[in-house]
Amino acid sequence: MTTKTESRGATALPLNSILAGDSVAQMRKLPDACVDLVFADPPYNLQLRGDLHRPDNSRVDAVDDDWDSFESFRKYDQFTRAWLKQARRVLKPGGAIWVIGSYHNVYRLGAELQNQGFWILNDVVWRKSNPMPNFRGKRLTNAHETLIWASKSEGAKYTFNYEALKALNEGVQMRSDWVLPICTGHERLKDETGAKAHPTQKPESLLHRVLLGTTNPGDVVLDPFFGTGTTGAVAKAMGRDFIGIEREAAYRKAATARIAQVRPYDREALQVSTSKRAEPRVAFGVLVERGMLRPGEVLQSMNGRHRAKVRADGTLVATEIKGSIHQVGAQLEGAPSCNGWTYWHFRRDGVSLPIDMLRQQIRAEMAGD
Amino acid sequence: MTTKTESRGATALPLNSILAGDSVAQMRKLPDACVDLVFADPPYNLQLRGDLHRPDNSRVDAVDDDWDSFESFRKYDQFTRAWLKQARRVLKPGGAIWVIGSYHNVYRLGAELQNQGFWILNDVVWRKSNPMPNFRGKRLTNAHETLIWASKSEGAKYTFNYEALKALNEGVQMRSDWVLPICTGHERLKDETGAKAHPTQKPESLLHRVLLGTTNPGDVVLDPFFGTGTTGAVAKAMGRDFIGIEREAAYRKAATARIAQVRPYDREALQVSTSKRAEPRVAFGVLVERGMLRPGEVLQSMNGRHRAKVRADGTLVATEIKGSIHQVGAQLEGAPSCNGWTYWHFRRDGVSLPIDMLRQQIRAEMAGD
DNA sequence: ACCTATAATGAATCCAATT
DNA sequence: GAATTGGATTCATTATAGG
Repeated sequence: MTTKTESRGATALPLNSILAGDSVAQMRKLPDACVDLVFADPPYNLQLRGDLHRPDNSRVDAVDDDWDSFESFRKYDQFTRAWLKQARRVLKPGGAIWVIGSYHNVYRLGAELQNQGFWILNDVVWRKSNPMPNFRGKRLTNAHETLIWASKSEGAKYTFNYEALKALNEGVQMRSDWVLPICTGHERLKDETGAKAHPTQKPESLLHRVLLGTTNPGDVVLDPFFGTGTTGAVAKAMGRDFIGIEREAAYRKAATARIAQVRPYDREALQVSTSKRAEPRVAFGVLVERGMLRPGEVLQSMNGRHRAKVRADGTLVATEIKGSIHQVGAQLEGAPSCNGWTYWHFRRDGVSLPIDMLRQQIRAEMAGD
Repeated sequence: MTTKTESRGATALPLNSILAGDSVAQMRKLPDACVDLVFADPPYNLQLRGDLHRPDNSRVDAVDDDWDSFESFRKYDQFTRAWLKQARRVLKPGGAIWVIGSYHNVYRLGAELQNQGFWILNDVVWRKSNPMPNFRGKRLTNAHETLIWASKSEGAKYTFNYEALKALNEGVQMRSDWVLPICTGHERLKDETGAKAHPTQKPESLLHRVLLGTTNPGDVVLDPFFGTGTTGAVAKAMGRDFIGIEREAAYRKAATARIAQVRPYDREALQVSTSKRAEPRVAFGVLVERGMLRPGEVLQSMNGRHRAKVRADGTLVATEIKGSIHQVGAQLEGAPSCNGWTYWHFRRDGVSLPIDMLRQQIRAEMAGD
């Protein structure tokens, strides 16, 4: 793993490295507004009592590590307040945070996020396709965990690769519930004895979706509870820089070895579908200017119910109604708004096509310049 | 709708009626420990501060112009604290609460539940099969809402019809993610103008699952934010009693008319699958007393690896080990526990059968009495 | 090599009645 | 009330062993 540093004013960022020590103390050393995304998987504060056995009498390997144990909700809240405060400070104004938790801790996390001025954009449910059952039949199978995605403050900018997630979701808008398997098999890191290296390793698929949807290549991702480095591994593969913080030497060692083996994807593979909004604006009139549509040519509505004539200035006219492609479409449909680019169709060689095709043609030419 | 009242000490409960007024004020009039379940769908539009009341029931003044989110959260928390405190007071020690919310308010709700000593049993994700898309493509489709199920305190008893929910889920343990459509079509109440009568009417399927899983027929269900009465309608159909509280006269009117039309299910239809735990206990010694097994008879373990002899007092002996059918089985297997009823087998006519068959025979005789 | 049976395991706030 | 005892309870997936 090559440790890249980057100058930000007087301070160099420890990019693509794992800082040893306490999350709050290490974040304090980072400058203000230096990271694009925080991904945090803090201790869940499970409050387990006795042993639990499966019906076949085998014992469940519980998360009973010291780092997960807190005296009280009050102590847990203090801890949460402290690390979230630093996380917010190091976040760029247009940055965002993801936190993950279960019902044991996520309500504390969410409330404190809001208290500090973070603005929740979505909560996301990770629906586990293969959760551990409830062996005693006393409750529902705890089959999900919750992620909260929040911007730094209300109204702040944030990165959202809408089209990329839509493409990942087979062309349908990505929803707030994600079905993903838990981390098992080859992906699950083992220690020398063959036991799991970390009790709560997250699946890479989860981080892949988070980073694809809410960061861009070259962004800096901070994970203050790095563990065995799932965030770092996926960030490296996806051409993002990471900063990890981890207290336990054993986890740091496992993470370092793991990340060293990651081969970044090709740059080409990292090109994602970009939102139409980010693409250069094209005036309808340009289509007329360029001769793609003739003044006087008649367009048909998508549903075939309405017709309008193109005018030389790039407006449409339909009987009494005149205006932009959007205005005329909206008025004819009695709708508050209308996307004229997909609403209006023209004919070529007997085929009806949306005028958006002509816009795409212009954009392709622009990109070729 | 017939209003049934029930005496509890000096106070009669206003069963199957809708109390007009503020939730906190109306709950104050109810006695301690009088309801089995609270189902609460509190308002979460943080901007509608007109809905918010201080613990002393005074109205919170709206500050429309310079709306400060932090201040608003504080007021929402006060409101939450006040109604949850009353809800907890009126709950029986073995009762439970369900609250439902979205990311706007559910983190406040969950944290306050924990602060007041409620003990979260599960959180449940209502995964909407037909959510409203995110039209502007700026976030993920908000395709779920969250319910929290909590007992009155840590270690408290609670009702959970495990087998009934498992049956509802085609024989596999019910999970914490429930896929249900939103409330539309015939089920959606309309006002005189044809507009929806309530902005956030919940589907009856959701309440059906909640009441089936966590109440019994005859239980009292309190809904302090009754709205158009989904809780009451499903409670009536399912043979549960309800108490509704609602401030808005229009909602009360719609709910009253709706519930009047509900026909309760047959008593037979309300019988749900029960677990073995509910069946009467049978001592192993009874099998010996009744001559179903002879003292001195040898039993074999399920796996054929161990043998033990029945003694006249209903204990087993295997070489050095003596004790109950469970104790001897556990010791021989080196297991923390063992169900002797399914572990030990006896032979009749050359066939090996579990001794549990003899227990079932006795239970059948008991039922026949 | 390929198929089948058995074993292992995962962020878990996992019992209730009787003595 | 603490300690004891009866006895009820699991799903999806991967890894390993056996044939």
